[in-house]
Amino acid sequence: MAGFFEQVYQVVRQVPPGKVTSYGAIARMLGHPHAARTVGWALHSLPEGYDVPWHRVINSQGCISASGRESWADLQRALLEAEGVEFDEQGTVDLECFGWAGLPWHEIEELLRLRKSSETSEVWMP
DNA sequence: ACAATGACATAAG
DNA sequence: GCTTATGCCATTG
Repeated sequence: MAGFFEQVYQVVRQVPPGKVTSYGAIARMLGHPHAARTVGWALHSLPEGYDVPWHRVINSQGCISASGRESWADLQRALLEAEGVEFDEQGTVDLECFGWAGLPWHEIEELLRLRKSSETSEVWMP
């Protein structure tokens, strides 16, 4: 059950310290460009016992969303600041600098046990 | 199987 | 820049 969730956790676990990524990016890595909501939900339902750096995952706007859960946003900001990520006055992170470029596709393949390699020319912009 | 939900994404006002 | 509206996907009741 929740196979997608596990994949999400796997990817999030690969996020290096001091970097942040977005739900959409993760969804795209998993091959579901529009499953960002499910990704967010996966982290929301994150079971304790998974050492997943959920605090390194934010929305594409670079800001923390906690829909009513201000505690999370506050904690998340603290954790990220502790890792060297700087926040804007609006609580937004500069994805240009701290945004995780994502794993090289082959790394993702290993994580996901690959499926087909015909994706080819994906965008790994410099 | 259907309806409802959710830490989103994107476009429009 | 911030708020509102619509779409998408997987999980749960």
